[in-house]
Amino acid sequence: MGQNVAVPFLLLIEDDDSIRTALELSLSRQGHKVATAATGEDGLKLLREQRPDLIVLDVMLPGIDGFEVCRRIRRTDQLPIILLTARSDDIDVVVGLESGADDYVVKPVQGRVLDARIRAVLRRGERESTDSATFGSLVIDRSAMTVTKNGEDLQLTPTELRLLLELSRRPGQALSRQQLLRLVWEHDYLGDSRLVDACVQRLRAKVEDVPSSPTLIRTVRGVGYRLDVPA
Amino acid sequence: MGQNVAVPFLLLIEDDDSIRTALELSLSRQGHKVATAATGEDGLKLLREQRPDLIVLDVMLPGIDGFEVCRRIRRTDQLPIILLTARSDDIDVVVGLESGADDYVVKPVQGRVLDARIRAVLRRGERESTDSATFGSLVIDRSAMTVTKNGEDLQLTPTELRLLLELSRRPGQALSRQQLLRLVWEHDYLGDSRLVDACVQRLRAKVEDVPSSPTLIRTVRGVGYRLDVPA
DNA sequence: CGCCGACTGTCACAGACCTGTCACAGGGCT
DNA sequence: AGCCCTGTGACAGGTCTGTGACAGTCGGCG
Repeated sequence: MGQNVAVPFLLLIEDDDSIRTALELSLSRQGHKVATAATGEDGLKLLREQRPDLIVLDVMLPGIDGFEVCRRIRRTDQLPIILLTARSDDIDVVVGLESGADDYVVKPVQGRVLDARIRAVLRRGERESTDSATFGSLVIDRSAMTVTKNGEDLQLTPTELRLLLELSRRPGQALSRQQLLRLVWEHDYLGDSRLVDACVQRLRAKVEDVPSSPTLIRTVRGVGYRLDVPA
Repeated sequence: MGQNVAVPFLLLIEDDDSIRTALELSLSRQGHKVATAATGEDGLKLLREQRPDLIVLDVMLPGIDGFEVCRRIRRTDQLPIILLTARSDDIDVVVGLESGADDYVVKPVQGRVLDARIRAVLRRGERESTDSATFGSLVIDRSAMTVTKNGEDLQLTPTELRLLLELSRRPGQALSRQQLLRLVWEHDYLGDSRLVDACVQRLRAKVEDVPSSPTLIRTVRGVGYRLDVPA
């Protein structure tokens, strides 16, 4: 998947000609290499041929829509995806992140803002690829799939580990129960259940110094949970 | 932040030849790339073709005036706009900001001053793109779903947070109780209730330095409330 | 093949916290 | 002054989360 070079190589999938051209121009000027596609099908083909570093993906596409494209990419690929979504519907935001996107940007968007988001996502990717992340006394080794606290190995169950990994992919970002269900369990839940809470609970018991007053996995009332980076 | 971002690309729309040439020269020397247009029509055309990062726009233009250009741009685009206005007329200022401009500068202006304003606006844009907004000592992080005052975490309840988020999405704009009810509570009330007031009051208690004389969440008599950006 | 242990999802429940409502007081506007 | 609007405190009902128990499932191992 793309090289680790200075110039990011992007794939832009957007059906509206004027927006696509405009963004392509703007992003090129910001120093990116850009390939474009007007449909989801073309986009997926280009993806396989060109191996971009990142995909910018419109949600409203003729044929297979952005969410579906997103899911298909995620079945085989790990590369970062930024969704473009129309203003009004905040619901899309949630669905977007649930479908596996790394970030979303609301249209209309100025090239500079999009550029900033792209760089943020790529930076995050680089941090992750260093294979280990540290949160206070907690160290997550992604390649060894181990978690240590104060140097001691923690015995996490598979689900607990997946949950912690997903949280740690987005440090400091609040994730709703819905999002976590999609990311960790791949369910399409509608009703709520205590499932996420229970698992968070078990994870806290192993991860936190004082499970009853957690400092790493914080509760975000009315939303869900968030993994904090201690100052 | 990412200082390796490309050179800002500006579009200057100004009918007076001498001023236009002077500013173009000065801005180029400050390290910007500049395109120029002498009329609103030309400016809009250039905008579509070249996708600048920011527009500097004279208010007094032959044909369609600056305000109108501003509004037209805003219908399709989010990019930052700085207005150039001849008089220090406060009315112009208000109209200008209402028409969607991000800043205004009074002529005659020195290139150095304009440059500073341009950089400030661009910085603001990048900061917003990181999903955090600042109002005085208050910082709202939309992705972490946290609010801090003077660096300290505030414990907002879900409803208070939603209310603050909606207000902060429209800084400086008065929102009626009806609007807030729809945005935050999602019901369609007809009769009035003290519901919004009560929540605003609780929010003020946590957010304001002196809750009894609020400086951030201002009351708009007979209408509703407004979140102000301190000067 | 069957036993066993570990892991996982579900449930019920208690308690903390939040929320909408009301009544009333005080202040601004005409 | 009088009216209308907003600020404020109390309160009861409701919502959300934490927690422990329990049963089903799965895989390993004898």
